Amino acid sequence: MAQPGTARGAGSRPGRARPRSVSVKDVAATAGVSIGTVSNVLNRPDRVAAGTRAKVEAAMTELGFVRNESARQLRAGRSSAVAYVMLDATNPFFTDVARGIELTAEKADLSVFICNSGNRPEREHAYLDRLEQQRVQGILITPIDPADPMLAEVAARGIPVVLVDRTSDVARHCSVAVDDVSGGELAARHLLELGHERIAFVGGPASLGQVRERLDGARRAVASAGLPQDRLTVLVSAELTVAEGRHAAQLLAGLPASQRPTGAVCANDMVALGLLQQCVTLGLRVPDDLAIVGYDDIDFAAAATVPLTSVRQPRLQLGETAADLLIDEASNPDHQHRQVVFTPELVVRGSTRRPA
Amino acid sequence: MAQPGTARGAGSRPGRARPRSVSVKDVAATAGVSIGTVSNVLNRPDRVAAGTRAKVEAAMTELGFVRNESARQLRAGRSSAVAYVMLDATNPFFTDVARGIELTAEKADLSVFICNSGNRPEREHAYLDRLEQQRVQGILITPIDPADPMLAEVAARGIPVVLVDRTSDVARHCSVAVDDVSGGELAARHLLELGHERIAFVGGPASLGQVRERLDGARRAVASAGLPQDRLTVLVSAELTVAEGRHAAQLLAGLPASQRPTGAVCANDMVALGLLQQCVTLGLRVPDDLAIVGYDDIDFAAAATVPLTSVRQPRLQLGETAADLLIDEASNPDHQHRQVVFTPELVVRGSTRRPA
DNA sequence: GGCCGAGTTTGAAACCTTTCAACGAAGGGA
DNA sequence: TCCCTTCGTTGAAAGGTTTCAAACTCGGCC
Repeated sequence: MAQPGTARGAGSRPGRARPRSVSVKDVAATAGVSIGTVSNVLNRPDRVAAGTRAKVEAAMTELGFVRNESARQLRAGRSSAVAYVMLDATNPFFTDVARGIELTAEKADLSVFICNSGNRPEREHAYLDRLEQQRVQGILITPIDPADPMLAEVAARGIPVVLVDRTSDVARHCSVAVDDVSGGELAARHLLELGHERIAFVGGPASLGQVRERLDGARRAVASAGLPQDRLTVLVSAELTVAEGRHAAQLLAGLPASQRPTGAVCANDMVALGLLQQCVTLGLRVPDDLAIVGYDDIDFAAAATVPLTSVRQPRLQLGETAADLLIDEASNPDHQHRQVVFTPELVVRGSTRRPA
Repeated sequence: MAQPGTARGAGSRPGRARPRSVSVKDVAATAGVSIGTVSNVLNRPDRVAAGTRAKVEAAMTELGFVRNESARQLRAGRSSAVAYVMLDATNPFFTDVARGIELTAEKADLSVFICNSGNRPEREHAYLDRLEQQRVQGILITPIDPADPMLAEVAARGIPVVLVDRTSDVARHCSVAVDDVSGGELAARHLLELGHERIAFVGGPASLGQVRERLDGARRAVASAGLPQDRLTVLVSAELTVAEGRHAAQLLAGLPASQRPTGAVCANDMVALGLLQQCVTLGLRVPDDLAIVGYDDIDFAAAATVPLTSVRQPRLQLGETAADLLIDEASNPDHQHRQVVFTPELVVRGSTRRPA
């Protein structure tokens, strides 16, 4: 079998030096055609005579030719990839968003680089740097801070940046998000419509925009049901974890039954699951003593001891739409930035029911 | 502010044509030095006189210069990135492995591309193709089929391939895995040592090597406890899901108490959680009526209604070691392939106890 | 004053692919 | 027979970076 670059001879080190990889030049030499023809076989096979094409293809297989993407990109001026910088790879929500992005990108014949900032700003910055150096077609990102000036700088240098699950007040990027106010409203209204008249909201910290908005939604639902706001008990948690949900259950169980809320809206499913589990442990029946609504509809929500009613966000669609916006921005000269907001949907399961 | 490539003038289309990005050439022109000097500022700043360096750096900032990674790679012959092709991005196990890989790669100043095959062979192949075209330094992969000839081909073309959480019978790649036999043994032995004498193994399908080995381990534990193998009831499930775990609970609950196992070893935590939840629903107490051991120690294991005893695999370390092996293979001419096998560890929680 | 060497800077080549104008050959029509 | 077309193929240039031998500058020394 022919070796690439035989002119080089045995190379410098006698050991296991990595052999230069096979290039179009090697293929052309083996097939007895010019470099241009090899390139045509790769990019416009219809312009090459059948016999020639066969010869070239045979040479490629024989030599084990693999296109050099760097050289292609250099010539093309940009890569055929986009990137998604995600906030937290261990959160199923974001992996589903990523899947949506991949689906759309695949259709447009783009690769997707998934990068995980893991909530660390320095890693986010390092990835943005690298991606810009790679000349990616565009960057999808769920940023740690949507107002980070670096995002604006990258965009200013001509690389499309789309915010995912976040909004930007300035219309400098496209963005795709889900309406958290209406999600919170949806959850609370469901309980109110079932006849619950005392409701708890469990979640925090208040510094999270998403938590604040979901709570606002719940308040709005209480108001439009014509009930006074003191019917909504707010239990602020330190974070959105199972442990904090359990803690909330302790607090609720400690209340006299006459004052205890009969329904709870949780800021996410982890909290809801903790609440649910601890209620079971403490002997509070779900949904009879306490109806529970979660948020996110993670897979575990449906699989809990009592299947959890939850607010579902269109995760896949979030990713798909974000990728669509990015592709438009990258390829359409008349692109206009858009802020897309999805409406969440309620999935009713066994954890909610008319109060006993 | 100076524009790159002013010679080009207003370009072809009047609209918002993407401007050519700034190159070393532009920087050199602005700073009034040669291209070589700019390159030296980037790569060997100590060889450049302080004044010159300052001029060049000023020009870079002024023009917004960003290195072109394609051109660097083309010159260097390979990229400064490695890739991890993971089997299932929605499984927390793999995202933790990925984190371990990132940790190690970061230290070696390598980027990591995370690719998700999602258990689909055609996507795995597409990613392998792309990665090879990118000339990555090496590929870490949890393959759908460790015997896939494509892995051998890639390796034969000189790209290091390391198998993660899988082993290869042929010593063609390095591999990193966890000893599933000893994990299964660990779980079963724990129950036996607590005094359980009838044990169930729940998991499947049998086509999964991991399931088979965990079962083998359980069998071994039963044997070394001096008990006959019929004390081990094997419930083969169709897949490793919560739903299948629930199903197993139905089967167990249907047995007369005298024959019913008092302890269960599950092939993973999802199955264990389903088993646990359905037991609670059916009124079987855990751990009093049935002690349960899971496998993987996912975060939800500790957060279940009854915290789950589980077999923990060193996920982070798995990734770190795999990356170390890859880096060695890519840079050390005397590299020898190695098959590293980790030993899992048992985490005891509330779901196991001495039988009533 | 001329020479040497250290410290800087330069210019050109190389990496591999794609593109495109131009060339050659073959076939058809006048 | 000659010209025109069409189809295939070629050769060279371009894209941005890195590397390296060569050139240059300056100070010091003989």
